Amino acid sequence: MIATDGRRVRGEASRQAILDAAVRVIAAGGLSSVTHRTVAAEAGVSTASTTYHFATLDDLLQATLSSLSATGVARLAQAVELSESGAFTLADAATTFLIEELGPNRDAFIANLELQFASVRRPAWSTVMTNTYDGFVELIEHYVGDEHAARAIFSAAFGFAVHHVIQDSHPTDATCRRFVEDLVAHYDVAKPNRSRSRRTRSSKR
Amino acid sequence: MIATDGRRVRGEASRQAILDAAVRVIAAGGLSSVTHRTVAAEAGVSTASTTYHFATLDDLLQATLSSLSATGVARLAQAVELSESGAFTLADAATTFLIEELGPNRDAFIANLELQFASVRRPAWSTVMTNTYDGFVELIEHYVGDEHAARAIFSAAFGFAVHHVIQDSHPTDATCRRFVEDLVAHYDVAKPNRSRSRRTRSSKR
DNA sequence: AAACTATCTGTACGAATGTCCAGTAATCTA
DNA sequence: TAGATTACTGGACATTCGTACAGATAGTTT
Repeated sequence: MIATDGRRVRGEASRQAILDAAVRVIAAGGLSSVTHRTVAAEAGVSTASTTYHFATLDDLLQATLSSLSATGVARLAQAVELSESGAFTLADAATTFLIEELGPNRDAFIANLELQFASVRRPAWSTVMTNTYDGFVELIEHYVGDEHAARAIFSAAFGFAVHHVIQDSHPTDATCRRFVEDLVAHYDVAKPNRSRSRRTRSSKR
Repeated sequence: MIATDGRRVRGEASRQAILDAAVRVIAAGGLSSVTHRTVAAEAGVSTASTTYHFATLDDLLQATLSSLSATGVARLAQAVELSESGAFTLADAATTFLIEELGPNRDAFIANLELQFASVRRPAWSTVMTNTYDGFVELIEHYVGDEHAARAIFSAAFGFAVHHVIQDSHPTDATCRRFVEDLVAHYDVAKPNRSRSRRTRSSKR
């Protein structure tokens, strides 16, 4: 059994510890402060350990991006589940998400953004990006029923978060809620079909 | 006269050449590829020349951010002038701006975004950020007449642009226009007062 | 127990980096 | 013309970086 090999499970644990440490390093000092040595020190492992688990520094960063995206999708799935149980509007989901990203989860959000920007120049990373993005859009589409509107809502909310990060602004919960409600109210009214039909996702931009 | 000193004007010219080269370097390889040597090579000057004009690398980056912000504000002022002559709606201005930023000006826009992100960890740069941001919001406010709506519109349009950059997506002009028109139509309807009253800018978030 | 394998580490090396400094050349001032 | 000022340059130095590699350690298999 591979899964119960004591060496492998410990190896996987330290691998994850390195990734978590990378997030902390990015959040603290930016992408440029990520080196094998800084991450190893933060994770409490030897320098060579990082090169063992991740052959090159780019591999380490890509794995960090994947890890962050995975947790993001997990939180997304949780939100979906809550919505399925009813009594949970799009505004609720988006508001709580924004409050989290700009509050307790802000450090990880910033690290995520820096990695996403780095992916602009690394085509190999693009698959991770589009997957998580499609996940978010599909959730919103589940509420709104229109792909175009879903994309617009996501862009706007994303811009709200990015903008407040860049401006080092910490909006209140009420500010977040007001922004989301204004935004959603518009597209909610404009939605052509509220029922969840089998969507034919267009591949055009 | 200081202004007509031949040495100084040439010095200022090469200083600007270095800043322009820095933008090109960032656009080509990202912030991490900015070194005294790469910028000097791109600008066609000696390595020591960059350290002469900018004592430290951080100074060079900050000056680059200021330079990019200045040109952005200049284009903003131009748009305002066009609007004053009438027959130029907010949707027109925002659409052309987005098309430019995501098209011919995309490289500089990406460089600008990377620098803006870098400012998150550099408090000394924040003044540049808030100044340009306030400029944009004031322009939108000129059309919409409501500060809150202006902020929301800016956030949404900004998110649209950032998102397409991260996704390496090149939206068509029609896509940009449709997004802007949907966005503006909402807040345009909701505007409480179209006339340009003397605004009392609130300092709250 | 013995052979094997996966994880981990100390150490090292060439390359690249930020920054300094002693000069040189061009221009201005008096 | 003589001196002062400004822009610019080649070269150097200490530091940090990515990465490789031989060996040590510990868990698994036979």
